[in-house]
Amino acid sequence: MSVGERLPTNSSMWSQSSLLGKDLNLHSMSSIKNCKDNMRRRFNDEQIRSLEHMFETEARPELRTKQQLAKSLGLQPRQVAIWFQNKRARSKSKQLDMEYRMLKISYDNLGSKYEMLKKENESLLIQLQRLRKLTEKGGNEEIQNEGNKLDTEVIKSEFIPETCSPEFGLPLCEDSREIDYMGPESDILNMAQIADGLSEIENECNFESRTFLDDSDCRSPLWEF
DNA sequence: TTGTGTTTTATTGCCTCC
DNA sequence: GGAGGCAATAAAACACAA
Repeated sequence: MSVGERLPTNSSMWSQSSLLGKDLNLHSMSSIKNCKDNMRRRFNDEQIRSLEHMFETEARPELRTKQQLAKSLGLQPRQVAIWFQNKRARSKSKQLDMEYRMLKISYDNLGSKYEMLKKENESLLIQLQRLRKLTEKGGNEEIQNEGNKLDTEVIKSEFIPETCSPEFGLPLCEDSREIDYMGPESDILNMAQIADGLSEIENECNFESRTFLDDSDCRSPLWEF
């Protein structure tokens, strides 16, 4: 039997149990203890459908509405009030669960984005070092050749346009293609600026991600989810 | 059939609002 | 001070694997 399928509720049980809560005051518990153990029945599909439908339009219905609904479903007003209370609790916990999932997905995405940027930064730094060495040795022709070679390497590498974002202080890749070409030396300058920027970002990211992970510490119940 | 985990209904205690 | 909301919890009903 699936969750949706319920055994039919014996409604006469409830009509017999009219002593259960004459009003909606959930705390007036006279005579409840005497019969609570043999009175509990799950609501039938029709009752659940109506309650769900009402909940969709109004999660906190007024007293009169609950009373009318109870009458039409053959339930005690108190049962309807309790059902709405429990439903709100379930709904809230579902909502929290969903929010957690969304946050986790976006955190994971951010993590992989950071790893990509980190790798890209490393490769750019290596290239920068090579170029610096070459400029120390001098030789415009050599720089020119190396510059062309590096252009090709950068294109070949795992450089993904979306990873270059202004939010990280980087020019968008398409824009960078439009920058006036100032010769190999300006290329080196640009790359140096980019690399320096990325190093700063890396330092910040290392710090932030560390503190984030430290806070969560992987022992939080949320992480065991 | 039975043990175990999950869902649903109900209770209790505390809090806030009027 | 009463009414009603919420969080925590109990307990019945149910699902399901072994």
